[in-house]
Amino acid sequence: MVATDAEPEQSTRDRILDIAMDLFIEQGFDKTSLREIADQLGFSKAAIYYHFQSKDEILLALHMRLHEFGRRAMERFGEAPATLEAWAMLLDGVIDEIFENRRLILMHQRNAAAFRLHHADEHDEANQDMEEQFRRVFSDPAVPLRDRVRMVAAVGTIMGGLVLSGDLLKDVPSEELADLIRDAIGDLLVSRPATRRSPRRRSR
Amino acid sequence: MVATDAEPEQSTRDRILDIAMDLFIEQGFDKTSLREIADQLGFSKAAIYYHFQSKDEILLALHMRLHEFGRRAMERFGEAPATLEAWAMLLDGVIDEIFENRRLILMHQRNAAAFRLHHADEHDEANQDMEEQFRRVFSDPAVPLRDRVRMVAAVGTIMGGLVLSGDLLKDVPSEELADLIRDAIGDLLVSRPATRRSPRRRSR
DNA sequence: GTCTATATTTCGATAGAC
DNA sequence: GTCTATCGAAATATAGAC
Repeated sequence: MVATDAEPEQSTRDRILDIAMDLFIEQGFDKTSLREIADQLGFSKAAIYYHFQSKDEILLALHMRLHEFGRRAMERFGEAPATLEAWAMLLDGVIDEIFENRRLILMHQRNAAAFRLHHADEHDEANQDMEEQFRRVFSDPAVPLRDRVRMVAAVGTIMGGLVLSGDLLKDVPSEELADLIRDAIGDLLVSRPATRRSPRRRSR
Repeated sequence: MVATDAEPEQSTRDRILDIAMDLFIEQGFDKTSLREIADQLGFSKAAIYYHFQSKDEILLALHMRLHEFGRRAMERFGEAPATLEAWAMLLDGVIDEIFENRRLILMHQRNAAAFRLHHADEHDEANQDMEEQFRRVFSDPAVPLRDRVRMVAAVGTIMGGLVLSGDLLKDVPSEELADLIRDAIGDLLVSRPATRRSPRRRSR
């Protein structure tokens, strides 16, 4: 986010993707027409078709960006771990990169429906990306249910923080926010000391 | 969720809304045509227009369902509280109802972009619903940033749990899941005892 | 690589019969 | 309340010139 705007040469293809990402975040994929994208680029709608075969291919390219990000972030860990300690370590390691790619992830989350339809076509080798690995651990019966809930809670905490930083806390520096989130995740994943709080009430 | 299927008489209007909700969850609002909705109902597209003036009105009616749910859930608390303790109590009180309205909330979250466009037209009295109250607390500078992050984390924990229960853990009873989530939220919002963990590493 | 048409399709919405 | 038939708008995509 320290974007020096002296990017040496940004390809037209990348400019299209950047603008599309912004519009997809704000309006959603379906409500964003190619005309809008073209207008912001300063040229006509038909020109986009020189760089992409279809509107869907733009979405796919953005998905590849996330996939690539996930691949980089996960390559240090062979598999998504099944213990709370290792999970804490994993998230702690990737949270900075997650914040750096905030808008990409936000876009992906806000257009989950649109992406879902495309996943049907390409679940061939997509099972080595981050999301799929997470899914596998979350649904693994060998992992205690309590632990899985904690892992999901930690991910939900990060996602909540991302949304917060995007919509309401645009002025708060990412590092400060990331540290607070790290702290919260610690409370979720690191077992409490012997001291027990009052036993939880059973609902109903 | 103990739905005895002896619903006395479900109005056609409600049947439309139920089917629309399902389709909006799976495909998204924009990718769901009125024809699809009509097909599942067993009659033609034009018939829908007897019950709703437009497709948008269907979305609006679903939004009203959520709004009504939020109103019921929040009426015990005047305002969304700004302290962690009160926040914990609030969430603890509404989490069961949240799980009972799981699909409605999921639908709302997955089509946030579509709903956003309609909020522009009707933010007249919409500031007394749950979402708006939450937003206000999250962006209130008077509340310590750490606390706001914790509150968001707690909400993110619930949302994560909802997605989990919908996609991966359809067999796990809601009550069990809700209790585990309650527990996790407790760890997020209730201050730890004097024991301190190792000081957090400062990233970068 | 980008342009100006234009083709094609999909879908929301309406008209009017039953 | 539901039907068939059709309109009109919008948006994706293509053709072909420059």
